[in-house]
Amino acid sequence: MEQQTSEELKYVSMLHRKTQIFLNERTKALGVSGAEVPFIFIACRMGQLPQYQFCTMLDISKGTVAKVLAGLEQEGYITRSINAEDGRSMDVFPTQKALDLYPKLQEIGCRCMDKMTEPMTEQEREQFFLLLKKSALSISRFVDALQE
Amino acid sequence: MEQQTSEELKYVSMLHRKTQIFLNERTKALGVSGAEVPFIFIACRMGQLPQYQFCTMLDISKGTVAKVLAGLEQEGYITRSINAEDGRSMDVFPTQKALDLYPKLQEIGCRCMDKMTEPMTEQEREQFFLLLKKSALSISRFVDALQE
DNA sequence: ACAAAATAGTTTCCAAAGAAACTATTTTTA
DNA sequence: TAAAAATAGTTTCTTTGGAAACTATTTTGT
Repeated sequence: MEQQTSEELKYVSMLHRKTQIFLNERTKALGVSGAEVPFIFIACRMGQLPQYQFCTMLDISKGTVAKVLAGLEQEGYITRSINAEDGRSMDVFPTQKALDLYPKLQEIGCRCMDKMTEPMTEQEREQFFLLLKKSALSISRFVDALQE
Repeated sequence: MEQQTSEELKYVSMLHRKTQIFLNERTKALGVSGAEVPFIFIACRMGQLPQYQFCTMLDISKGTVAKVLAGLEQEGYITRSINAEDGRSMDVFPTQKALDLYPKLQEIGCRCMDKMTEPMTEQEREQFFLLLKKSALSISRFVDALQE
């Protein structure tokens, strides 16, 4: 019975899908999608940053970043302007609408993590966050290295 | 600086996306997509099972299950037949083509998990799998309970 | 026994995200 | 300094997966 099953991959997918459903359900009423939330977080926390920074901070492709930010600009959560020193680069700024929403979205994010870690002890929770980050960075570095 | 950031959600998404890229790159050469892999695993392990069991075992919607299994049938990895006792239910069987592929896909799955857990000690690895499962089941139960 | 409810699958529509090809700027280098 | 390479963004196409509406079969409750 000790075959290698890699059953854990199922839980990686499950955790992600259910988390997205949780976030979507709660943020929909506020007018944003779950996918937009991390972008609003970064815009609000940074105040001003070039668009390509979203790619590195979230480890998301520039195509996806372009699409999400175009949507957020359309909906009035951010503004963008061409950088003065580099004509290729777009600077991104949060609007007041985004800044007003920010604490509510943070609250939703925390509630999501609470539900994820509900059956854990405080120590397990700390350990889980550590290992989650470790695993994500490890597989990410490996995959990114292949594509060069 | 001790604000609640729910930054861990970023790593949940990252782990999932990079894992999918890893699997897709390796299974593409074998003729299947990363999304099909868990379905082939279950079909091969079970030998015969009703279609709705894929929904419960993978915690994936019946619409998605119907589409993936239709694709796998098309590509010759499974066969399906209406259950003798219940005319609504479809029984799913793996083909020899799937059974031949199975060990290779298992190997790829294991390599993926190896990369994920590469910087971990053996003890951390065990702990990670435990907590990953715990978190996925916890958020899943909560989300599913809401939708009733 | 038959109408209502539940169950199994399918299909359509939509959101999230990567890949690749493209444009437009900068930076390097020969 | 002009051509080549690198960088920043956009657009198009594709894959993955859920939601909801739909069909077709049981199962239940009266």
